[in-house]
Amino acid sequence: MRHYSKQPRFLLAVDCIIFGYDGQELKLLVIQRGFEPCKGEWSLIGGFVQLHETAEAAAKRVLKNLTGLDVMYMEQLHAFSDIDRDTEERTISVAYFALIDIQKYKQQLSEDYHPVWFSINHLPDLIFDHNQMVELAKEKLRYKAALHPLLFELLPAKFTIPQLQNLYECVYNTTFDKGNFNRKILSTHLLTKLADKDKLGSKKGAFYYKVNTKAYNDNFHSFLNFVANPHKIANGS
Amino acid sequence: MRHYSKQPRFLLAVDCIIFGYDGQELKLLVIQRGFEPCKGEWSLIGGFVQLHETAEAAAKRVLKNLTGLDVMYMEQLHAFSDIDRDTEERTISVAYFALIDIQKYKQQLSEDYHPVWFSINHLPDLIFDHNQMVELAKEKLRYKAALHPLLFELLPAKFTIPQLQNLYECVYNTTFDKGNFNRKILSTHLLTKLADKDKLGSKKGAFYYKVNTKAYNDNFHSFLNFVANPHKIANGS
DNA sequence: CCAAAAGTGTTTATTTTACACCCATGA
DNA sequence: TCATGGGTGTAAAATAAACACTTTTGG
Repeated sequence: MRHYSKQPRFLLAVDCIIFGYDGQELKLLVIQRGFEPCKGEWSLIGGFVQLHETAEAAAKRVLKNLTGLDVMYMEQLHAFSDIDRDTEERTISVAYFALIDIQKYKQQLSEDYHPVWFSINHLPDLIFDHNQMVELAKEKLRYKAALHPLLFELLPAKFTIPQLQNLYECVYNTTFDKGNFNRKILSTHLLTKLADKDKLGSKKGAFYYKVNTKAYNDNFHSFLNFVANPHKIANGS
Repeated sequence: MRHYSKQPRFLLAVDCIIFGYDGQELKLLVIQRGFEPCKGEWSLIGGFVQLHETAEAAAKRVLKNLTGLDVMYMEQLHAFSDIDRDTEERTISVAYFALIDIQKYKQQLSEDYHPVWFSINHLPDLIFDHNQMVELAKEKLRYKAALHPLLFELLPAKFTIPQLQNLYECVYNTTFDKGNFNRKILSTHLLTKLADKDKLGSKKGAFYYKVNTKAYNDNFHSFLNFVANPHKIANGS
């Protein structure tokens, strides 16, 4: 068994796969990389882990710098350690995926990074293994959102059921019956109906709802099965 | 934006959460640590990542050294990066969880490590954050096995449905109706019935089955929903 | 009034659950 | 022959899916 002192040391980075939803499409936030190698190319938001912080703290720091926002949904995706994944020096990257309310974010635009939202269906080529990270994140988003009430995180505090349905339809690239969707969502008792309506989407108007935070926290980890067979749908098989 | 050269470097380790099943109980493989710090204390199998290998390759190398086996189910669990998780020096650990056929393994015992199988319900205290890793791995095992035909990996090549049921009952700490369990498993068409019976478990004897490898590989990623509500069962809530 | 989207009702199909019952056999 | 676990049958309950229909309102 080898000693600590004889072991190699590695650069440790974090990269963030940041999803947003503009009411029409699922989007991904990317930047033009500001330093060599690959300066100017499209890249996920990332940064190096410092001595005094965990990888998670580093990811939060990076996100905070970018968006000015603290609260958001974030979870670890995967650690990537391919030998040549970074062309400059061997670097291990822990990828995190985050869901943010695109509206809230808009006012807090960071001047340092010049981030851009791309439609998930028309992404530019990204540096290193970032394409692979995004693919894995998309898969995980579909997987988890089929089982847990995750996608609320992408919407503003007030939203309508048809808006939520449209979001689910974007994520799974399919359509749902509105009647059944309605009942399924409301049967979770995770939403509280508000008094006012959104009149932009239709003449009749659709009632706003907000997340019932207590029920949401209590029930997040129970399986909800929003979507019949997300993998089949996602893979088109 | 900081330069590569000014970034800190970290030790990178892997740790393996190895599950087995002896026909009675779910088990975890641990060793007595062979070097300082915490020499002699109970620990997961682990090792340092080398310059020429990915984290996954390091985990496979460690498992191969220990068990002599190549083929087994392994997947990345989580990267652990708490600042004080290793008492000697800051170390990031990528944890992997593995499922192995305890029978196959028995013949290949490594002399170097003196590994011991502990019942998952009577684990000793482990070093560092290894207890936390095991908890997360148990959670993930329950989560995945509820949706994917994962637990076959813990059984020998030939097994009976009642044996499989007992394994599921161990993992979820509950009981299932044998009739319904039978139908549910067979409805997946993932198993091929063999001609011979196991007569040890009962007088009548139960037919052996083997995994239909093609169907297994084709269907692993489709959702199967073996267990009604695994989280509720697992949490007892 | 009417088109268009929100939302409700209702019927049918499918899946899950509970449990009764038959089967094979070693002691 | 009978106790024991393996395996099948079946009816009831719960869930999901399909789709008709009613509501509201801006143009």
